Amino acid sequence: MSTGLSIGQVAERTGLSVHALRFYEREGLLADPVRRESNGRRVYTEDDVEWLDMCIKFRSSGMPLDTIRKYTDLVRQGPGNEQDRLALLRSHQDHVNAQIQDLKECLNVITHKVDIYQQHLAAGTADCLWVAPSSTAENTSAAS
Amino acid sequence: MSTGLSIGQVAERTGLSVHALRFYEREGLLADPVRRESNGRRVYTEDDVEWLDMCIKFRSSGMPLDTIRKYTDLVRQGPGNEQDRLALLRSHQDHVNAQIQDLKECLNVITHKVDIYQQHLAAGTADCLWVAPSSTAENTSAAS
DNA sequence: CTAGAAGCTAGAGCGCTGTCTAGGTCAAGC
DNA sequence: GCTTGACCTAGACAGCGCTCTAGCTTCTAG
Repeated sequence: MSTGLSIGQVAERTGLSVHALRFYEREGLLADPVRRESNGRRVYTEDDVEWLDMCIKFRSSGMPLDTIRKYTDLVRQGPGNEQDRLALLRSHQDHVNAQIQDLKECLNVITHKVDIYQQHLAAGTADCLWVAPSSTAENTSAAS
Repeated sequence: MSTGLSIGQVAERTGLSVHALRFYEREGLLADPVRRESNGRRVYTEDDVEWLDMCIKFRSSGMPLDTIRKYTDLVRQGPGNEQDRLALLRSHQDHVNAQIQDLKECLNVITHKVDIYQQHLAAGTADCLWVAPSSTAENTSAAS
């Protein structure tokens, strides 16, 4: 907790590259600018790592860096804007839910295609998947 | 079915821009190159639209254009490579499943934060969300 | 006949998110 | 002293997926 971490160590823990870490800092995603040793090297705390982990979750769920920066700014400003933070979080929550729905729909389509290929391959009738060379679409649906 | 569609009509139906449609064609994502009128204008079939809809599903579930092109190539080659197509589809299926899992995990984190903000806002104790100005991380977890 | 809408090609440009390079500092170990 | 490796900054470059522009043709309506 008290040791202080080098950029390399943080890279290892978070999975971000040292490049990305410096980039994120430049982009203002780190609630406060990282402390430095006398020689200018960055010293991260465990809190920084936690914050970065959260940023990674945000990113990997599709939040643009810009929005993460906005959130960071709110937090940096301190107490008083909790409504704004909540609004931002909820809007992202909606966004993620929508993404999941979307993906599930895509998954259905894909799974349907997979099933059809499997059936036809098992039955040895794979070539029936094609109507004619001139037809561009595979006829995945029975009643096309 | 027999009418033939202009690029504008296809854009409207698929939601892709005319730019994107031409781009997709250049990139080889259209099982066969679109037919042309005598004046050089593209004429799309309903099959093309179906195929594009599938591409859109692929894309929106994170399949890179490169992979869509590979799949398209396989289909274009005709019967005989169904195993390859199936492998590609299954690999993407896995990928989508993983994405969904990932998003759900992110959603948990976000939902947790939302809940905490809501609780504290309701209780009027929002300022307790901060330990000290020097601490960068919000203490979202009770036992930090 | 003319204007406007829609289409065409080739290719430049863009937004986003990093990644990498050049050129340099600093500390430890041989 | 010298090498090695981790770190520093500023800024160029890259990959992806479009999007837009320039400059032109062609069709349709008035």
